[in-house]
Amino acid sequence: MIELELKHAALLREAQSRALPGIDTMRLCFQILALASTIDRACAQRLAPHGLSESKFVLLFLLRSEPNGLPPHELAHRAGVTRATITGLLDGLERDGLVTRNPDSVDRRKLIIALTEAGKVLAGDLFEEHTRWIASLFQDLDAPARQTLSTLLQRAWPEDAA
Amino acid sequence: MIELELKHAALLREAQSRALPGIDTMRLCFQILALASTIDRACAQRLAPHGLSESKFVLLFLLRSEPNGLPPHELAHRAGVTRATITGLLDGLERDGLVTRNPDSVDRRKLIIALTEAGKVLAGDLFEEHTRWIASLFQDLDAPARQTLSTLLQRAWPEDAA
DNA sequence: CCCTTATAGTACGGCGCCATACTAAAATCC
DNA sequence: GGATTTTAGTATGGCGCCGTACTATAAGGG
Repeated sequence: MIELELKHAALLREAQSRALPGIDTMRLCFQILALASTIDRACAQRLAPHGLSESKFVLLFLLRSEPNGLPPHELAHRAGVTRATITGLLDGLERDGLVTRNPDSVDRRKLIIALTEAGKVLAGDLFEEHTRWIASLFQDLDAPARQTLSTLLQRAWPEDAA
Repeated sequence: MIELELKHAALLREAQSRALPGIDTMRLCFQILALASTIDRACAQRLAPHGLSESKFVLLFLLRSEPNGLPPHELAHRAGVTRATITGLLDGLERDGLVTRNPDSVDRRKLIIALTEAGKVLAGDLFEEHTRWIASLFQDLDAPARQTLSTLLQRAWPEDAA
């Protein structure tokens, strides 16, 4: 059971006291935000004991299935962050001995990022564990309920809202 | 229509190729995360022209209905961040002339944060606009669909997942 | 072949967030 | 009433993220 965050509850109260329209869509929005940030927090908490953030875990995962490694800009694209952010994440992963930066033999602008042995082990262990955990979320919902929820989420976002 | 983030799509593909159980709950989880971060990004984008982050907006809003102001620790509690974070946000808001830090007349440890005139104007304008925007999200869903979605979200979170 | 443009990685500065640790002041407890 | 504990605000340092700007290299156009 997800509680709305205090700030959102306050916003909702104020809107309600002014009898503004769309109170229930606001509540819905805040419910989704609260659920997502609960998931994010739980995820971060699970990864912290391994010295990883969610982003670092994603990098390990992305590299896990690439024996030849990947250049930073490709990691940035696949992870959904900028190249500048990747630099910092790699600094940490390299410091912790999980990845190596190697020069590319043909394009001297590029680096090839690859997992170290320690990185491979950690990535392998965590993938299993993490996947099981994610799959365990929403286990209270049966298949039809999940299907309904998924469909509603698909329909939820208006095209022009961004 | 919300697309899964690349990183989540990759995770999903990998889980699928291994025929791991719970693929659809994973997809559901990633759908919610994608939707929430889309909302967060859109929100940030709407507030940026006013020189505000989402957190700063919340502070202005919280102070808007408190003519006597609030101390920082109370803002921290209501906004859902630590006192240390509030210090930084107030630094920015004070620099931009939106709030003032005043000493508390009875408890000399405390400060009283209050909106300036400019802060009141901005908070008033933005509250209307922002509320309308949030209420406009999910307008593609009719009332019964919103009700169903809300109920499913309520049921979604297992108690022991954190 | 040079000149321009695009790409790759990074440095730098800024924001938001936290944990930790510090100082001042209040509250509590003998 | 003096010592201890709690509370308030902040400083510091770290992480993750971004935009911007820089250097080196590659690719393309005349």
